[in-house]
Amino acid sequence: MGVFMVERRLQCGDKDPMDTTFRKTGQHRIFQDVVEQIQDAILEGRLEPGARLPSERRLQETFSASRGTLREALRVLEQKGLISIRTGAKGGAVVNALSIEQVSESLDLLVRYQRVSLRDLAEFREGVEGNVAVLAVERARPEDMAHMRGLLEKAGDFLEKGASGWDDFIRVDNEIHTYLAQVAGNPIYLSVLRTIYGSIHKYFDRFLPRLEELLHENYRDLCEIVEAVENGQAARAHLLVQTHVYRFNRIMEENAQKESS
Amino acid sequence: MGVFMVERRLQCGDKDPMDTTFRKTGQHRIFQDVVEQIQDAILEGRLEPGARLPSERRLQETFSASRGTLREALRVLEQKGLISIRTGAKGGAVVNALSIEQVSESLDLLVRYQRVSLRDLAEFREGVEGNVAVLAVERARPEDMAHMRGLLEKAGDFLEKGASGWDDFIRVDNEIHTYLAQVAGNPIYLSVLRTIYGSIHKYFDRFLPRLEELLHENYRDLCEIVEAVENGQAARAHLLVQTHVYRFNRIMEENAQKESS
DNA sequence: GGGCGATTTTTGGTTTAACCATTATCTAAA
DNA sequence: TTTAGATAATGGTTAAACCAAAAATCGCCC
Repeated sequence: MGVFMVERRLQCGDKDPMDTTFRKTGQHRIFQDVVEQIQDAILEGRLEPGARLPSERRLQETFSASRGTLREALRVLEQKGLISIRTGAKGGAVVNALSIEQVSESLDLLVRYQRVSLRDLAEFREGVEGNVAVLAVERARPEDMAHMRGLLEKAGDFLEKGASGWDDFIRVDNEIHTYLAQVAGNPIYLSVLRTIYGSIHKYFDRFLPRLEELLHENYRDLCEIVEAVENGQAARAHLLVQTHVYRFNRIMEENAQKESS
Repeated sequence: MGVFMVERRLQCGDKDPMDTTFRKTGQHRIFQDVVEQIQDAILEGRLEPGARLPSERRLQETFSASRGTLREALRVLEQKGLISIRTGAKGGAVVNALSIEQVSESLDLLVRYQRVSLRDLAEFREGVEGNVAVLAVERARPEDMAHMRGLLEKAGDFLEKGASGWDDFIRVDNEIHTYLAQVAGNPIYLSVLRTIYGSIHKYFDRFLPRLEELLHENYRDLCEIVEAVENGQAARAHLLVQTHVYRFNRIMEENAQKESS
């Protein structure tokens, strides 16, 4: 494979005066060099998703590094979500198709570490979803509306099943929000929103009371939102989404307080 | 240290039927077990920020794992941002005060991986900065306003120096935007905005003509924005910021088109 | 006694070589 | 044709050694 052009970009002991990023320890670590080379190859598209990296013993030769050092590099790439590793013959490291997991994991770590509060996360979500709604109004095509009406109908069905349909309803609710972001047509919003959901979802289970009344309220909101999007009412959609998300957040916050007291 | 109660939670070959999360490879890896134990200790506060972990050779005994395996675990924890590692005597792994930076890094990776367009990035920035402005209006204290006026003054000084102050002016402009996010008081917005700047900055140099007129326009915008924040005009600040960012984006886009044609 | 340079000690970084565990593939028997 | 067992490829783990960096210590000289 001609993907890695240079075996070792820095020799042991070399200085790198061009390095503008502050490297905490200041020390040169070979496995970091390997990480950078492989990461660059992936990010620049020289290694596409699905591509299989050579075996550890092969890479060992390519980079003139020991297997242990190489494995440390692979661990980092795995943790970054860039590759997956399987054992066995024909196993090895495979380049991942973009995964949102890592971002949600670090967001999740932050919340658990109490560096950001559930309230921060909720507020951020409120803002992002509001923006998404405005863009969605601008860009919704008839077929998008048809699909959304379909989702709404599905939600309505689950609603009628009462408490037993709770999880299903929440799932469809989620789909509707995510679909709005898709309609908005900006992949960053879509990614960010998925990340938020990845982090916030477990709080739903913990802090949302499984009241039927809540689902009905929610359903009415969704209907109004879809309607506003269909009618091209950007400001109204914006307000409705924000209010909708805000109400959710309030309920969660109240229950979170109850639990902690 | 009595922090780690069990040396090895799962023996080689054991199944873990309680594990509800889907583990892609299904395989049990010792270093993952070590990661989990140390991570739990950190997240549950048994290991506080600043605490120093035992040396690798000591941990080796604690977990009955080889040094190589242990180092893979430390790599993962380091990548997660939970610990920092320093060489030398009294070096070793230290528990980090977790910061929002980790999220930025993975977000950045995501943006680069998806190869989002400048237009997507710009549009996202427009939305985010608009939201930030609204929050900043709500939460600005007198001392925040004083600081912003100081920055504005600095920008004015660089403006008078004409083309030679271009880079400095852009830097201060950047500071003002970032400070707004700080005033907004939500660390997620701050982190996201910093990430955006990290990604978008290279386009500034490439696509922004170094015209003095541009700086003057920019400066007038900033003055109006600060004024709106000071007067508590949320809607106005929102609009001003969006227009300001939008204008920037238009100029860059035009120059990007010119260059590609 | 107080500085200050050389030495020692501690700790992470790297290498090597070997063995185990898992999985795909091939092969030969039923 | 199917299937059970052998084989090979590949990641996971261990062990023992050495190097490099940084703090602590020692000892010399003033």
